Amino acid sequence: MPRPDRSHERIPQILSAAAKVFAADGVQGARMDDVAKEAGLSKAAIYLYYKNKDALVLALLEQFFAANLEALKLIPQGNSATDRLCLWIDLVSAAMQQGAHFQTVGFEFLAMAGRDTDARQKVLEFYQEYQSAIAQLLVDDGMLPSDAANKAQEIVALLEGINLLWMAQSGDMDFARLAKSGVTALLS
Amino acid sequence: MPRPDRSHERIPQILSAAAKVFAADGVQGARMDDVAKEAGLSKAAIYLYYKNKDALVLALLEQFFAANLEALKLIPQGNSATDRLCLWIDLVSAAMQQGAHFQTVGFEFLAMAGRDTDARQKVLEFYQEYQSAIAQLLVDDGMLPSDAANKAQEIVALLEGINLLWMAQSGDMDFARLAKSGVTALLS
Amino acid sequence: MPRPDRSHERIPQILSAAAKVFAADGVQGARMDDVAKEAGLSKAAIYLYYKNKDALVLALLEQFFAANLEALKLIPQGNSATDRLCLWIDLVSAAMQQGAHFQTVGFEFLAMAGRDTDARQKVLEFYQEYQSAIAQLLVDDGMLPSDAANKAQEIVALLEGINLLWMAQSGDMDFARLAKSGVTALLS
Amino acid sequence: MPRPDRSHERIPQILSAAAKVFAADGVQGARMDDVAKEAGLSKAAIYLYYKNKDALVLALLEQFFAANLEALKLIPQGNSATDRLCLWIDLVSAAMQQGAHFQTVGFEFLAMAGRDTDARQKVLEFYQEYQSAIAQLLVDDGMLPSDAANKAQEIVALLEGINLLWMAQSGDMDFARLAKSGVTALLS
DNA sequence: TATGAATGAGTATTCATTCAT
DNA sequence: TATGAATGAATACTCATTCAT
Repeated sequence: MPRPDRSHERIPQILSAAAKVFAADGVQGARMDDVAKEAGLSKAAIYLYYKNKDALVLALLEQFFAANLEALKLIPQGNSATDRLCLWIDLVSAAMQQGAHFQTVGFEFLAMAGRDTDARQKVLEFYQEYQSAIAQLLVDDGMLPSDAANKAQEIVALLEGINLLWMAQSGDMDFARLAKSGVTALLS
Repeated sequence: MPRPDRSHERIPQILSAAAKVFAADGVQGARMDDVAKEAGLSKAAIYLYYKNKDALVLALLEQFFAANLEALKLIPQGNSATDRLCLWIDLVSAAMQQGAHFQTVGFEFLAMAGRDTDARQKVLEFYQEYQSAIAQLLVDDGMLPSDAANKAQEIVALLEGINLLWMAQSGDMDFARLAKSGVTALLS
Repeated sequence: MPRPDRSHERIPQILSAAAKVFAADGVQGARMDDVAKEAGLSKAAIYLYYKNKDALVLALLEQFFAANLEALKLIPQGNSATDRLCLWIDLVSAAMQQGAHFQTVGFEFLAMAGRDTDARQKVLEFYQEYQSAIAQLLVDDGMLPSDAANKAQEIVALLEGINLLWMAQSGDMDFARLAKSGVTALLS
Repeated sequence: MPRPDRSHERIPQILSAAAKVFAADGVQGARMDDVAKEAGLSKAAIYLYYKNKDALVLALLEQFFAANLEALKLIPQGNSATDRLCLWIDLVSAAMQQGAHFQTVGFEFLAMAGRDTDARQKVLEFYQEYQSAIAQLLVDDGMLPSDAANKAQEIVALLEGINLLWMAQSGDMDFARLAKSGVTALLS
């Protein structure tokens, strides 16, 4: 009498709970107990799906960056690189209004990257893909590949920095406006 | 067991040890024991100077941002705003090569800001002063105050974002070159 | 490591261990570690049932006085008040021979009452019920209620004082004889 | 250049501070730091006069019972034993109104007696002298020595028990009236 | 698959005691 | 005689992890 496989339900349930708890208490400060409670499961149930806390953290970290890379695929078509980026910024900005705590947990992972080689590796890979995507977009618009690489790095830095300021201001800031203005300036 | 040190030397001794340990293990992961060991003191001695771990963390956080604000005062004189910023970037970049772990602990504080209101307040104040200083520099160069405020925010975001990428790449990146190129573009 | 016990058996198991350890080392001197060891549990298990040491102390204190109040219900029927009290003293005296350390922990609670308002409140309530029960017994025998209240207070004081002397002499004293002789004198 | 011997000033200063702190926090809960602060001395200074905390506790315990034995010498002359005891009770009662916390620390010592053989020995000696003094008073009044011993024990128990109730009621009780009434009844 | 109960290995914090001055 | 500074040895409390059911 096989029971239905609930994994595909449980995993997002757990990861979502973990994101919330990690954002609130920090990765190291979060208790498995609280993740379980948030997920509406027993603590032991978490261990059915993740070998230990580290594995859970890693899974969330991967999901976090995977989701961010997914967002890159949403860069829309358009006339100029500037246009396309500005349209994309609007999408990202809208997404940020929701799931603000998903942003917060991102800073947890950056802090982790500062002390954990594996985490740093993941973060690095993410930024490399991020920059490649932006660079490709610039090349599409006629920029020389070597110039595009540099410019892409500036753009990524700018957007990440604005994200940082946005968080510091508890989201009380017009992310999209500043980002579009900055990107436009960088590309002018 | 002689006591060669005077009490007023203990504070920097402890803060410096804390910075190192917090950078290595994270604020929450750091053990008071390790801070003490790094400082060459007994654990109880730490408690003579800081009521508890939170107080120590807060003290370091304040010192961290105070030091960064100090750095703003080093913005040199020069012809144009761009010139002055580029000269300053060189100073900051040189400082970053040293005390790299002092940068790492900064990300700890950003993560803290994500979950702790007091920490976020401190971070916010820091960025406000940071932006004001940059804006002043732009106004000195003839920019309209309202434009300067926006542009300063872009510049701060860019520099913080580059710092972030620099950390992700373990410092293996030409911070100064990218920062100067980006700032120049933003101001062109 | 099998778990033969059910949860509802843990509470008496822990309280009994606590009584022993508190009697031996004092409430403040007792280590949770030792309570756990005495109870045959891990320290963490104690915390599953009591939030902290204070809660455990309070629970034992309440159980202690509750048990003593139970004993009052055993006051037997008889001809005169003196008779009934003497019969009861024999019961109490017999009980004291057992569980001598349960007496010792009582003095811990009295000392606590000297410094802790909550504990003092509990002790006070206990003595009030104690006196009421004795007074009722005197009224049953025809004494005026106002006289009974005073006389009851004297009787309670006498019995508590004898208990004190009994403890000072390590139990090497005829509690019942002295108590009966004293009570008889007070009521003559 | 010999400095004046301050011992005879310091000792009562320290013991008095210790009594206060022990009464407030319990013997085991009291911190040497607090005793020092209360005495207006440095912690290390306490150690000039007492080898360690145990020695300080013992010294206070001895002083406590010595003072109580001193009080026995104040039993005044009078016609009957009852008269003399009643007069003495008034003295004791008056003294209790002052230095109430000195009573509280007494319960600390009783609790100590429950767990420490040395303390119990001291307490026992005290009660024996106490009973002897009362017995002598009864013999003076014509009672047979063997009867006097028993009756003295009852009286001591009664007075100690009333003291206990008095403490439980935070001193809000007419000690003298109850004590005199009880003693009179015991001797009638 | 799911969990209540249990615990080993920590971790922050405290405090009696010491000692150079 | 007196103390500020320091510490070793505790001790209450926590939490990731396990496991019998």
